[in-house]
Amino acid sequence: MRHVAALAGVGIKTVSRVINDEAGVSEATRQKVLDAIAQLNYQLDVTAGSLRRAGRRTLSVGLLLPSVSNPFSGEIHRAMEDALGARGIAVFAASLDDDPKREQAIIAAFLGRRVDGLVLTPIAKNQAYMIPEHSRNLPMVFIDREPVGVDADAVVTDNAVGAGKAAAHLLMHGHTKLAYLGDRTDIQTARERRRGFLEEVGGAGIPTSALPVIDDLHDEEAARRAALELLNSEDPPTAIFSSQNLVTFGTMRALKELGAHKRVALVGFDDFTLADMMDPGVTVIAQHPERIGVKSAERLLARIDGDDQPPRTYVVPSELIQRGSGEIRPPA
Amino acid sequence: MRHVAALAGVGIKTVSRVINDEAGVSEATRQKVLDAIAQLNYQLDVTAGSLRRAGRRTLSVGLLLPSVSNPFSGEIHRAMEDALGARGIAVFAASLDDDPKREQAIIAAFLGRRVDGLVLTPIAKNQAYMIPEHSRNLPMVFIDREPVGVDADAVVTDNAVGAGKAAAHLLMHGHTKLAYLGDRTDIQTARERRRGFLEEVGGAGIPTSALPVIDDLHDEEAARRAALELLNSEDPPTAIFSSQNLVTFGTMRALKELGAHKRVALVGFDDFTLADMMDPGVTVIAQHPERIGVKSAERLLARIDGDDQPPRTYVVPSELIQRGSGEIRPPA
DNA sequence: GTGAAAGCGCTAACAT
DNA sequence: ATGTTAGCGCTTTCAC
Repeated sequence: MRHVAALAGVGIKTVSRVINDEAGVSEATRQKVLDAIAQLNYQLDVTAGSLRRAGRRTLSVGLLLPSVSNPFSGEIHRAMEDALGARGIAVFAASLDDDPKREQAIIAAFLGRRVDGLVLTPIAKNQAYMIPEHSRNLPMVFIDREPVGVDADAVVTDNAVGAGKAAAHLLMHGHTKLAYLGDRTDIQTARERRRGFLEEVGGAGIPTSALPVIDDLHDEEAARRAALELLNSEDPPTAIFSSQNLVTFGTMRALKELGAHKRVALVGFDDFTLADMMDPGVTVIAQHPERIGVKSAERLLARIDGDDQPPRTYVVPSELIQRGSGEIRPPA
Repeated sequence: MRHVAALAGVGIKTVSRVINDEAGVSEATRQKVLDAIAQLNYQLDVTAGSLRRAGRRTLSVGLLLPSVSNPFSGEIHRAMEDALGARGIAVFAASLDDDPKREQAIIAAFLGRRVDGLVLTPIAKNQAYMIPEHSRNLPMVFIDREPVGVDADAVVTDNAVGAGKAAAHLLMHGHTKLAYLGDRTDIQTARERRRGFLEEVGGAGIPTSALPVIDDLHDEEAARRAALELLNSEDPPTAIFSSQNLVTFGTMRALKELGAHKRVALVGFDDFTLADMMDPGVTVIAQHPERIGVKSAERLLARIDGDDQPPRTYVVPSELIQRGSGEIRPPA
C-alpha cells in the first residue's frame, strides 16, 4: 500500500479510501491510485486490515460440520457459502467426525484466526466450554442440534414431527406391526426422531411396549445386520422406519437379501440421491439442508450486524416424499 | 499477550516463546505464563502473528472446488482437511460452479487473505491471470484438470485410460454397437474421456465414424433425453458409455423407462453411492477422490516447505468396478 | 479533499 | 534465560 501511495504520489490513507470506496476522493486522484494499483498488481491484505478495523472483523467465519464429505453437510455448506460470499465473507470449513475433542480443537483453531462467527453442529454433550466466547458476544449459530450449556441461536429440522409423519403414514397404510431402527442415542436428533415416532404410534392406540426399537446403529453394516435379525425373527414387522441415511441403506440391503423389499414397507429419515430409482422407490422424510444453510447464514449475519435479540431456535420443516416403499400395505 | 505478560510478570517475548514452544524458558517461568494464559482465557492471534512471521505464513490455504455440495469434491476436501489440519493449517473452501468469473473472484478473495497456498479445479480456459502469483512463488496445485498458461503441479485421474478400460470391457463382452454420451467438450476431462474411449474402440478395429457420440450433456435431464432418442433410433446401440455421474443417472432413467436396463449394457465414469443396489448394479470406472486429495495436500505442503523441483502432473489411476450393467452381453 | 501519526497483536533481531 | 525494540500492512483519529 505504501508502494501504491508512493507511485501515485498520494498519501497512504488516500489509497485506503479508494480501495474501500470511501467518500472524499476526487475523481482525478482516484484514477491515479487505481492506475498505480493495476501497475503494481497490488492487492489489499484483508487480514492486516482486520487488526485495526472496527470490531476487528476478519471477514471470515468458521463452519463445523459432521463431515465435509457428507452430502447433507455439503448442501448446508453450499447455501452458507453463497449467502456469506455475497458479503465478502470467506468460510473456513472443517469436519468433526462425531469427536468432541476434535470439536474443541477446531473451534480453538478458528478462534485463533479470529473468525467473525461460528456455525456448528455440536457433538460434545455440552457446549459450556464456549461460554467465554459466547459472553464475548461471538456470533454463533448451532445447526441440526440445539446447544447445551450456552444460550444461542439454533436452526434445526422438526425431527420429532417428521418421524411422527412417517409413523402416521405407515399406520394409515394399515400397518400395526412396526419397527424402529435408530442411530446412537447420544445424538439428540436420534432421540427426537425416536420420540416422535413412538409417540405417534402410541397415540394411535398401538402399544409401543412390544414394538422393536433398535438403537445405536451408526453404520450401514450394523443396520443391515439388525434388520436381518429383525426380519428373521418369529414375528417380523410389516413396516420399518429407519432414522437416518446409513440405517436406511443397511435396511434396504437386508430387505433385498431376503427378497422382502416389495413386501415390507420402509420409510427412511433423510432423502438421498437415486431414492426414486430404487425398486421400489424409497419413501422418505426429507430434510432441507439448503434451507437450513440459508437460515443459518441469515442468523449469523444478523448477529454479526449486531442483532441482540434473545436467542431463538428456528425450525425447518421436513417433508414426506412418497415413492413406493412407504405405501406397501401389510399382507392380508 | 501484553496482558498475559503483565499478569505473569514477564516480558512479552517470553509469553510468545511459551506459546510457540520455543526453547529457552525455564520451567518455572513457563508455568507462570501458562497459568496467566489459563486465567485470562487468552488465545494467540494467528493472523496477527502472520504479519511478522517468516514467510508471512497465515497457516491457511484456499481450496476451490466445482461445488462443495458435490460428493466427489467433498471427498477431496475431506482428505485435504485431514492432511493440512495435522499441520495446523485451516482450509478456506469455495465453489466455482463452472464459472470462470467466479474462479477469479474467489482466487482474489483468498489471495487477499494471504493464503499460504491454493488448490484448485480450474474452470477458465486459461490460468494465465495467475502468472503474477505463480511467479511470486505462491504454492499451487491443480486438481482434476491440468492448468493452461501457468506451469504448476497437477493431480489428475487417468481419464483417457479409464475410458479406454470401459471400452475394452464392453468390447470384451461382445459388443460392437457402442455409443458415447459425454459432458461439455470445453471441459478437459470430458474431452480426454471421449478420446480414450474412441481410441480404444478404433484400436479394436471397429470403425468409430458411425459410432454415436453425443456431447454437451451437462445435466441428468439432457442425458435422459439423449439416451431415449438414441435407444429409440433405427439402429440402437447394445452398449453405452456415459462419461460422468449425471449423464449416467440420466441414461439409467432412460433405460429403465424403456425397460431396457437388463438388455443394454452400461458403463459409467465415476462411482456413486448405491451403484451396487441398482438393478442391475452399475459397472463404473471409479475415481479415487480421497487419493487425489491426499496427493494434492502432499504436493501443496511440499511446495509450502520450499520444494522447488520442476512442476509435475501426478496421475491417480481409476479402477473398473464390475457390478452387472457392464457385463450384459449383446443379443445373439 | 488529503495526509501524518498512532497502534492493532504479534514475531524477528538484537540486546542483556 | 529473558527482555526491548522495531515494524509487518493496515485503519482510525485527527489535523490540515
